[in-house]
Parts: sequence; C-alpha cells; structure tokens
Amino acid sequence: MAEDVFKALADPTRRRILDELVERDGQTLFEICARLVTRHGLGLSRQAVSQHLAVLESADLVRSRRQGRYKYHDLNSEPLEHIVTRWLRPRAPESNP
Amino acid sequence: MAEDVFKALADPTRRRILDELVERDGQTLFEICARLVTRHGLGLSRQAVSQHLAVLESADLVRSRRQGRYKYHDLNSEPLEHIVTRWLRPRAPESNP
DNA sequence: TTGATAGGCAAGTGACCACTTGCCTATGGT
DNA sequence: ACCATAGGCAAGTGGTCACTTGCCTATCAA
Repeated sequence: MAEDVFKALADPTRRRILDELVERDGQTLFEICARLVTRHGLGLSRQAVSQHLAVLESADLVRSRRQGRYKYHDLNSEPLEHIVTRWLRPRAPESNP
Repeated sequence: MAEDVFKALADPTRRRILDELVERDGQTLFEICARLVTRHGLGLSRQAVSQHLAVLESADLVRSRRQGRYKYHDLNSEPLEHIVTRWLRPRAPESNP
C-alpha cells in the first residue's frame, strides 16, 4: 500500500537504513546498527532499529530472509518506482534566453 | 530540503491536497476546503487546511501568490522529481519463461 | 551443557503533530 | 460607512510515534 510507503519514508532514520541497504544488501540487524553509528553518528538501541525495520518491511521496502540465527535484510525499491508520479506533470524544457 | 518534502508527504490529507492541485492550479484556501469535502469526504476546518498548506509551502511543493483578498495556490512538482532516485537500482527486465 | 551471540515481545515514556477554537486583519461590494 | 468574504495568529488538546528498558527464545561453538 502506498500509504505505508509514505509513512515508512517519513522518518529520517529509516531513510538512512535504506541508504545502507541500497549500498549493500543482506545486512543483519547488528550490522545495520553498527553502520548507523559509525557512518551516520546515530546511536540507537537495537530495538529501535528492529522496529524501524519492521515498519520498512510492512511497507515492502525491505525483505528479510532467515538463515540459522541470522536474519538478512534486502532493499526492495519497487514500491518507490511510481509512488510520486501521480503529481508529476510535463515540465517545459528549458529554453535558454 | 528533501527532509521537508518527506515530512510534507507523510500526511494523507496533504497528499489529497496535492491531488487537487495537480488537477487544477490556482485554487484558494476555501476552494480546497470545499473540494476536500465534496470529493474526498474530508470535513476539516479551514485552519487545518491552512496549516497543511503552510507545510506544503515550506517544502516548496506548493507556491502561493496573493492577489487582492485572494491567495492562489499552485503545485510545484519539481522537488518530487529526484526525491526517490537515491534508492532506485536497475531492475532486470522481465524475461518471460 | 554451558555460555555467547542474534533476535523477538511487550509495556512505559516523552515529544511531536494534526486539529480545533476563538479572536483579529484586510480586501471588496453595496 | 457598513457588512460579508478571504485569510492569519495563537493557545490548547488528544493521539500517534520513536525510543527505551527488561525479559525471553533460538542458534551455534567450546
């Protein structure tokens, strides 16, 4: 649902998580936590990140696969493709004066 | 700022307002109120809509021009153009099996 | 089996946000 | 001048949301 996608994108931390996943798929919860700290200076609890991932999953922006005691997270950019096109209109090409 | 754009898009009512403006530019506050009621069944106070418009304006998704006692609102879709591309990756074209 | 690692569940808290209400300003018509 | 219309300002309220804390389960290694 597009509704959930907009909600998911509303939070800055969740957008950072997407930034991390678009760069490297298949990260675990702990990896994401670590990278949020080292690369963005975000010191969040593990639960916080876990809850963010749940929101992203319910918007189908993140898919997860369990493997042993690890859970790998992958970005799914498909819901983003046309989420914004409903407000786009043809822009006049710039004519240099 | 992209930050403000995501915040602006987070609210369903604001997205409806954009829906109205993409269909017809130059609407006044009262017009938008009326159309939200008649076309979407949203019964909001005038102030609520006014505040939503302020948020949309601060995200530069809506531009307004004053003329006499009227204030006309126009959609500006430009901030939406590339807001989402940072998470898009090349998708493999579907090969029919 | 014991301990360490990866993750989940659930309740509590504080802050932000959407919305309302009441009052005020400004422009235009008659 | 009067009144109606279009809009703005500011304080108050309820609900949602991000985040924490504490405890529990599951997998792997020694």
